Amino acid sequence: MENTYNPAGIESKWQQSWTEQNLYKTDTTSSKPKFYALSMFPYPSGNLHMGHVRNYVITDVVARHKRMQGHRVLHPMGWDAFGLPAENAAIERGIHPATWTYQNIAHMRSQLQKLGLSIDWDREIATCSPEYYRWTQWIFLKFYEGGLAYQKDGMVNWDPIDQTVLANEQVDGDGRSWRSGAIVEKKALKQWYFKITEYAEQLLTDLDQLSGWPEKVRTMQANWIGKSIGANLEFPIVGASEKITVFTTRPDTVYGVSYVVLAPEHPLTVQVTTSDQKAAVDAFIAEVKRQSEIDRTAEDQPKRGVPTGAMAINPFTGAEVPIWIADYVLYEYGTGAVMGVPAHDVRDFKFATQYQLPITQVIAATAQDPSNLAPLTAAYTEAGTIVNSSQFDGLDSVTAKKSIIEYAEQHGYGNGKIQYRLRDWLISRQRYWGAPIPMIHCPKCGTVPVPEADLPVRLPEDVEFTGKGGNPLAQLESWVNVPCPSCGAPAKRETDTMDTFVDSSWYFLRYPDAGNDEQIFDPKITNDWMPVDQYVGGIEHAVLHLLYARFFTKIVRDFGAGDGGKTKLLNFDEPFKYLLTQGMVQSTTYKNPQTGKYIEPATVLDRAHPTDPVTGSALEVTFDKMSKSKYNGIAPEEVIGKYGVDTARMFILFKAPPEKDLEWDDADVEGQFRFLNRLWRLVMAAKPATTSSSGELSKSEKDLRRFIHHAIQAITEDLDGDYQFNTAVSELMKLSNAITDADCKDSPIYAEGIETLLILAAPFAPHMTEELWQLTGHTGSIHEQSWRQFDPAALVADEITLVIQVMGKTRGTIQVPATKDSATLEAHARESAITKKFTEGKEIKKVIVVPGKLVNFIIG
RNA sequence: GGGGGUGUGGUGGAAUGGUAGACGCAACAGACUUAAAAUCUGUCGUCCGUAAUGGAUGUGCGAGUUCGAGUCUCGCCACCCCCA
Repeated sequence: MENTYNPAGIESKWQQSWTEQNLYKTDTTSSKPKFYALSMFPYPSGNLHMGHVRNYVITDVVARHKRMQGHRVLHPMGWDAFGLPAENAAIERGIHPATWTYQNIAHMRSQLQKLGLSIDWDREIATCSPEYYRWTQWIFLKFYEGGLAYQKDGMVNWDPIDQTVLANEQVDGDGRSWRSGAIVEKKALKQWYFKITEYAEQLLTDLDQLSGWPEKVRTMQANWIGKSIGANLEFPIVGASEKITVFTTRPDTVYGVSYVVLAPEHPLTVQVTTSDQKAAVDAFIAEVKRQSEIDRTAEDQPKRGVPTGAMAINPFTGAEVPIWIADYVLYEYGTGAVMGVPAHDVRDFKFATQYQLPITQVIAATAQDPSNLAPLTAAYTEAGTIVNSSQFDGLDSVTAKKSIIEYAEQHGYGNGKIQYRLRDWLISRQRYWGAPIPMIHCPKCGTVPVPEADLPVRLPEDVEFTGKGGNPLAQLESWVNVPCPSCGAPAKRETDTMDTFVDSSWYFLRYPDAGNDEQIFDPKITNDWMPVDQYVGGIEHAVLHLLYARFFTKIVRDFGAGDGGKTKLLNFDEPFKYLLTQGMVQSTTYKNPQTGKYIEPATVLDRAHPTDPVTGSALEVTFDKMSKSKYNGIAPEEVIGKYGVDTARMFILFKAPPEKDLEWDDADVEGQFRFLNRLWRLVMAAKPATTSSSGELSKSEKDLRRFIHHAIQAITEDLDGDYQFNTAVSELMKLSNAITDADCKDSPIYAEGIETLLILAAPFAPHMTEELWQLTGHTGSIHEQSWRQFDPAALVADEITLVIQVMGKTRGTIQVPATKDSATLEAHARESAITKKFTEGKEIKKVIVVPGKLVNFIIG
């Protein structure tokens, strides 16, 4: 008999036993309701970190709870295994990316297995295996067939460190690469794109279906898609046949246009520039090229521009206005040209003030004579009444917007237009370790898709990684040169590989039927399990992965299943029903504010007054995301080695609500370990009941039973609703405390308490509860037990605590027999000494009774 | 500038409009021990009184709604995130 809690022995024993029993193999035969629990799969960097642990433990608790509640649960794991670090390892250490990746996978898998996760490992996938990327390529071909994959020349984001292009979503707010952190450059290149813009409207409107997603993530996606409703208006150029098309969301301000601006890159720029402005325009274009997009459009930056010397005509007024070029207009957005309305746009106002361009107000806060308007000191961007606008004067600006678009359409000045901020997704990468794009370039036939039967296009293995001279695939003649599948003439393979975000955009569709080598998946099986009932991952994917995955789901839904489109592959619109974005794991970070250097915690002697061990100056203490460069990482192995994984799981779940950042604190981990030890002793000290359960329960038994059933109710609600694991763990503690203090240790109710406590704790601390389950004489795994139901009758107390308030102020409490009858409660309250003390000599004007809770006396 | 979020003890955090601070951590006091650890018991927002089962005050600030506001409404302030 074990007398002390020894996590190490228990944990490895049960992990092995569960594997042997196939306890977590997915139930594919029963008719139970399904539940698909999914964590965002990891990149196999080589080491598990605390962020992973938090992510997978959350999903595991959900999966375990659902299983006990009688669901068949799909809880798989896999590897987002293509990507640059593998290739960098090859360059730096001469190890092949595949070898490096599979070694990391093996190591991380063994680390994951120590977390006691209820994962079905039979469904493990790795995106870098040909069995998987064959289907990534298959999807690409379907995209191509459907006109959703195409090549185009354009100005693209170039990461100078990773030596590859990036999609817009992969460049952060500071203009840096999401991966390397390098400042992204602009380059003109021919690249492959997916036409995500075709689905912009669906991606936007279907956000409404996602009531199980955090509001924040939905807002971020809506902002990213960036729908704006406005118009394209055409401004003829004086002395030329071309017109400048501007996109505007404010057609109601068209009578206030005082200039038109072209993006410096706009093809018309060169054409319209007059000879005496040519030098200035050329110089300006060269300068703008050196600026990042962020610098160009940030509102606090000065707006700069030069006139082209040409004039355009405002079709509404017939007035001639100058054509400028300016840095704040981007060729990639809208039509690459805007109309300048300084009176009603903040940036235009600044620009016009700077270059002394006229400012004409055409919207006023209230209807008034335009001659009375005071000169504007800032742009007026609100809605209002139209002035100075010919026949539209007097309209409110919202109505005017519609009227002006109608007028433009009738007179051929332009048309209403919906514009999205979302750009097409650039998916080609000039790197080796990714899924090859299955296309062949033939001098005669052009770009030809690889026939489906020839998939996968395997990555060649005999490749040299020098880190110089671009994509190593392009240099491998034996691989590049192939006969054209269409005409047989010598042709060349596409050497770009796909963005790794392509691989991860559909993996969740593969798990339900992971071993299928005939089809991407059997639609019957995938449609049965999908959508994912609970998806858990980091907020950093709010736009990136989650937007791409939604896009893929819609496209795959719209593919036929190979029978000419009769059968749809998917029968749902959205892949992830509920989304939980877990917070970061942070830990204490020491920084010397003078030198800006991070200090290793091990070298900080006095944690209360930390000082730099070298300079002796006081250190700045913060909580930051764990990272190597900040020396603040906590290795999961260390914690597990010291306390066991059950303690780590409980701590992570208890310390903070799942969506908030979690501050790692060793003392709190200790506290959690102490709780598990208390729990162990409590269960081990329990003896079989010696009294019988027949007859009336004693007060102590009733109280304990109420506590037990309250805990069942509270924990079930915490796990079924908004995932409040922290309060669920605290309920476990309360129940444990209540049992410890209970005065009926030989009663069957006490035994019920111990058993319920173990069942309720099982999803959280699976190893310890399993061990105790066996030690207390049960057979079968605790994880196959049914989740407990609470008995509403047990929650009813004989006596309740009634709060006495006078004038809304709490004055005390009394114990009264439980009743819902207001008159009885009021009578009890009136009799109490508390009430008498505070109402003495005053008239009670009104009494408010909240049955079961309180009585409030209003006195005069 | 627009949108979203957050603000509660020394600290992490709890509170269907109904006793604010559950449950932990830290701290302090005590028991046990030769001693320490572990364990157990107690105290723990602030101020006043300290005989209390006492009083006042208290959830960023200011108003409002309500019998009653951490919670709802309005206006500020600070910080964070996203978009410009």
